[in-house]
Amino acid sequence: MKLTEAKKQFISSWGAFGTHWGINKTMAQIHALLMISPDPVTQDDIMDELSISRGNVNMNIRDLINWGLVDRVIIPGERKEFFTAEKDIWKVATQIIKERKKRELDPMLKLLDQLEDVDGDKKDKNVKQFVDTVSGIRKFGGQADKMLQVMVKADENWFVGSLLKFFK
Amino acid sequence: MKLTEAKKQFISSWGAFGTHWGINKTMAQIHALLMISPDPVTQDDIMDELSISRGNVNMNIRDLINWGLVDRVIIPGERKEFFTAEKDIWKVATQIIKERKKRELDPMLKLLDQLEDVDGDKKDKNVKQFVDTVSGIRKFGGQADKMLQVMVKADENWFVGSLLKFFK
DNA sequence: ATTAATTTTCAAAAAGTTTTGAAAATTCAA
DNA sequence: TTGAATTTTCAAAACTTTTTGAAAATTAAT
Repeated sequence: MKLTEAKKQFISSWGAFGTHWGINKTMAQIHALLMISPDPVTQDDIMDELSISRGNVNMNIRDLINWGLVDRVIIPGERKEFFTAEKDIWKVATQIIKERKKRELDPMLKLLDQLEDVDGDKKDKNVKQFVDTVSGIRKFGGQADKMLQVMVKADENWFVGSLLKFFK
Repeated sequence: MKLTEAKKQFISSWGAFGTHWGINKTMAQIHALLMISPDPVTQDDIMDELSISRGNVNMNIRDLINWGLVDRVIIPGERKEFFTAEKDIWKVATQIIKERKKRELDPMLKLLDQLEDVDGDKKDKNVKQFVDTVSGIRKFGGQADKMLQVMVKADENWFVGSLLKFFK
């Protein structure tokens, strides 16, 4: 397969993959394009490659920067701004995990904490099931939270690597 | 907080949480309702509790069954069908992981495999960056894949439990 | 077999999300 | 400063997804 075709396929499926996980398709596509671009690119480059509007590029680049996945790059002598993405996939993954944990997991765990001390008689089976379910999720979430913290802190892949050898 | 209010909050935030992960809000809400319901419920119960249409309940229940998260229950002497959800959160999580792996991760890894043997000179920096990025993602995905398989196979939580004690 | 209860389907409507593009704001070179 | 290049904003349009609800299909009791 030719590079042009392979790039197209990669960008398109990274976009589709993203949408399955609640990520805007264009945002994922821009991310894909930047990850396979050896050098920093401009907003116009992205507009051309993906055939999308300037506003769309601008907003999604902003989001990618907020997610910590893309950086603005100043190239001396160039008028335009350039953009580049982290290419080490381990770093990309830990960054995404860190952000999603902060944005979604942490607030959910906080809420579950509050919901757990609902009023009412624990002998009422409705109250009992509610408390059991909520506390089960909270405990599980707390464990996941700790595990993710460990993964995110580990600079290298040795942890998962050794784990997998052990269990292969 | 009263149970009625706590239930409302739980259902509503489980729905919102779901949408952030590409899950239909109503599907997540029905799942939430079933997880906190001590006894099996009917489609009409769900319509009333969530104020949604019969069609909506029916389609989303079907999806939940396909995801392996909800079961149809026949109650002797009852005309209507009843539904119930798995309440052990560890089982719920492994089931979700299993399905998402099958639906999303596996096909993506298959595609990356193909894309990796793109034509062209590896000394061309565009080809090189493409191959490096794709193979990096493929390797990482393969590792994640193996790790998830291990988690899903473990019937009990001893694995993660002991891991966390080790790292606490 | 008939019929009433229940479930399923799916086209159309509603709701939600994303994208566009032109105007406003900003930046930088002369 | 001035003005051309570039970036940002955001209301409206396009697109996508979800929901409704009534008709069709199915089920089970008589």
